[in-house]
Amino acid sequence: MTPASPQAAPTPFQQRVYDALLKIPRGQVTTYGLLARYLRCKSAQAVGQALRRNPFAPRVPCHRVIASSLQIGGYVGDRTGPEIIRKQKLLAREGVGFVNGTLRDPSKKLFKF
DNA sequence: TGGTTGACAGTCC
DNA sequence: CGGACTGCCAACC
Repeated sequence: MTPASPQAAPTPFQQRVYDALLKIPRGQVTTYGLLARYLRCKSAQAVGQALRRNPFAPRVPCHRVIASSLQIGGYVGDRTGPEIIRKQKLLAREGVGFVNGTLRDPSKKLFKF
């Protein structure tokens, strides 16, 4: 294990991502593309990159961010692991239903900026 | 349907 | 300090 990373450097870009994330109301989710678009970012991957480090985790509701395909995508680096299940449960608990790892009512659960 | 390319930010060497 | 690779993706063919 590399104990070199107790607190990543909170870059202004990441702060912006987290700020937008906190703007998401409970019971709704957003996608990387939408978030990137809102941030004027051409690459949604950059957004995911910020969440991947998530220096504010688990305080940052990164579980409210899903892929543009309305799929859960990944979580903590696990695309199909127990973490993903936990993510779906969390969202389901907030009112976001997931079927087979896919958003149930994207028209209602998908939050747009 | 699946595979490939593109683009941005961060971290590593 | 500079360069190169990677990464919870998106869009196109």
